[in-house]
Amino acid sequence: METKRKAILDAALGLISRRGFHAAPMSLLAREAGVGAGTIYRYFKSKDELIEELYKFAMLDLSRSILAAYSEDLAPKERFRRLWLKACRYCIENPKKIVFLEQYENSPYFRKSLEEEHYRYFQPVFDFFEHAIEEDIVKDLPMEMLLSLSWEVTVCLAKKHLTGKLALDERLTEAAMEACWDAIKR
Amino acid sequence: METKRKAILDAALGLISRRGFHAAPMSLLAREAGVGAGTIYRYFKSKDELIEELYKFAMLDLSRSILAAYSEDLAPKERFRRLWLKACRYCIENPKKIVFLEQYENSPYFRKSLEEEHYRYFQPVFDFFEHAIEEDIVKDLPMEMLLSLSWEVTVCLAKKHLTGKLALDERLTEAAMEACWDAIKR
Amino acid sequence: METKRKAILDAALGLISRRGFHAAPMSLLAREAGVGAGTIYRYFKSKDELIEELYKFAMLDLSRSILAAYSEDLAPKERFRRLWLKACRYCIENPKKIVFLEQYENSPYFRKSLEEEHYRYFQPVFDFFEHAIEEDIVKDLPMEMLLSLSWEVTVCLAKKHLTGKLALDERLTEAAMEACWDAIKR
Amino acid sequence: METKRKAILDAALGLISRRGFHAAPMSLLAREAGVGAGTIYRYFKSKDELIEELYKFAMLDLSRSILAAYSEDLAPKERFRRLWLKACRYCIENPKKIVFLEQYENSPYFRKSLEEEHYRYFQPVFDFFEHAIEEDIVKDLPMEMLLSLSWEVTVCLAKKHLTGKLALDERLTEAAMEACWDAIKR
DNA sequence: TATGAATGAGCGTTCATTCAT
DNA sequence: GATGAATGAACGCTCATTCAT
Repeated sequence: METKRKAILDAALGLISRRGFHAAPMSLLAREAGVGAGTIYRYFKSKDELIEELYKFAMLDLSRSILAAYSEDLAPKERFRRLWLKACRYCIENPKKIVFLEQYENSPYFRKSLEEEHYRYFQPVFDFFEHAIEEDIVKDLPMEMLLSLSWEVTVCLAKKHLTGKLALDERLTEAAMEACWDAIKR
Repeated sequence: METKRKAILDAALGLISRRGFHAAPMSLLAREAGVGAGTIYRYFKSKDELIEELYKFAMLDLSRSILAAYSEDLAPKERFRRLWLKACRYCIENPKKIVFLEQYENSPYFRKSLEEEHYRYFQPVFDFFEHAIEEDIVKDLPMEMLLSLSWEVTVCLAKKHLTGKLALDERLTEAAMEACWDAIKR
Repeated sequence: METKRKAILDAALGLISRRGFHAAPMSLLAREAGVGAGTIYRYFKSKDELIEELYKFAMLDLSRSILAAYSEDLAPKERFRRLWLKACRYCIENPKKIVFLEQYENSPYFRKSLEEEHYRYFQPVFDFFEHAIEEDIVKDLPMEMLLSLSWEVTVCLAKKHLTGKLALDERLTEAAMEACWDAIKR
Repeated sequence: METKRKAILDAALGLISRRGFHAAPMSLLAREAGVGAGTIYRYFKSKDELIEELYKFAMLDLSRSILAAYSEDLAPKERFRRLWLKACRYCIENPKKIVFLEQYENSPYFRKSLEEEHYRYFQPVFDFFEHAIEEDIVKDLPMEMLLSLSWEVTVCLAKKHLTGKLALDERLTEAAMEACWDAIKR
């Protein structure tokens, strides 16, 4: 049954985001997941693989949430607005996943190849930027730079919201989105 | 002698940025620093404290470099420009420190209180934003948001430059700075 | 059904002789035998008992092969010759069993009492030595010593043949038998 | 200091010969050696390496003891006699080493290459057999076969003596040596 | 003051065995 | 009867920290 695999991933997500990789031993993970220590190894070859699977799972969930109900029929600005707001809301509503992803990407577990592999999930976002550049709506800057100016700002803001450094109400969220748009728009 | 303390901090910076916290045992650190394992404990109470000291050291170095030769006499845009470019150059020229800082801030070693304590190093930057808001030159947004829209973008871009995802030449750096200015300017 | 029991014993023999006790986990044994892990425990109380049964099985098979077609009607020397050559051929044709037996007898699984119990399978061999001593054909030495001088030499030679340290062709095999006979004959 | 390394090797020899590889965990070994668990790893990279070192140590000790005071000036038969008796005495006086060697050579730890490497310790024995063959004193049989007919018989007999299956007094030991000589002599 | 050998708690992982299906 | 998922004790090994020198 896959419920156990799910329970392990869930417990790992909670544990790692709460205490960090350092303080997330397999024995504790087993206890929190409600399984025996050995059981984890029926579903994952090693701790490394478990964490990699968690990364894949989180990335897939993130991309799906952001792109759900995404439509190419709207005006460019509105498309950007909706993507940005969804991303922002996702970060705020899924703090454990975001904390995990940030930890992971700055840890020795991180394999660049894996990141690239998961880029394709976000293809519609890349397409948006490319078309918008062609139509002279967005500045002609490298894709990675546009992403930093919009997506990574979202993550930073959401993290600050979650730690209480910033109170992202609706008005402020909208203002942040506008600022990002100002950054990239022609 | 303080040369030993410095040697330990330097070795720790190199080791951790290269291999991550996980793979930076005290014994190896001692060898790379050219001291005995026990000697480290004459200068630092524990590994945690050593890392905390390294954080303080890196933060101080970062703030000093960015604010060196900073003058309040220039026009606001030009002040922003110089701060931004200095920050960007610092990141690129001090990859070990930046990698360490990012790792640290996403690790269980991180204590929020410590971050706040070091904020004061950057007081002139805060002052700049505050005055620019008052003078209607910069959007009236929370300080933390303005920081995300400018400083954190710098770090992201520099990291991408260092991993080869983005080639930050002079023209592109200037363009990135302009985009950040567009994001925050009124 | 006894076919399952046989399948388990066969798989155990192959696995242990190939990889040693250390690297012969029950889970792998179950897979190689084509049965479920729990099934093994219907036929054997524990791993120890399984290995003990394997020992009994190998010893019985060994004695039967050596004593097949053994006749007391031949001259003493010829009786010795045939026993010795059969033993030698058995070792070479059943390397897995011999490797297992040697491993077993030098392992913590080995119980001396079990060995003694199986000695009776070889009663005709003991009888041969006893009569030959009485008839002044063979030296009056303890039975165990005569066994070492003949049987254990066979095993050593066969093992060396199997590992390539010695090429036992027909001529050499005969010469070895003669040497053993020289050792024990009066 | 090398006293700790020696203590570990001694404890390992005792433990393994008494209980077998299976039942010789590093934790128990540490306790018996009177050191901390981690200390073992200052002297040996792994359990495997420790066991390999023990093998080297035992082989060296064995060869030295057998060849001590060995002289090429005596008559061939007498040289054989002295080597054989020394070997036999060594086995009986060093049961732990012999039990360990036998276990090791029938275990997955055993590396053939290592055995060959240690063959050179016994060069004088090989030389003896070679010259004796040339001088028509010993049968012209492969070296490995002559070794089986003499050395391995010694080990078997000594093991039987130690387990009580055989009481090797002086007269019987001499008789066994004579039997081995009969086996190989022309 | 400086050392590094020694420590042992705690880690990731394996595997003989059990038991619900 | 047969299964194989689940278990958890026990393993080999690491490493932050101590302390005799």
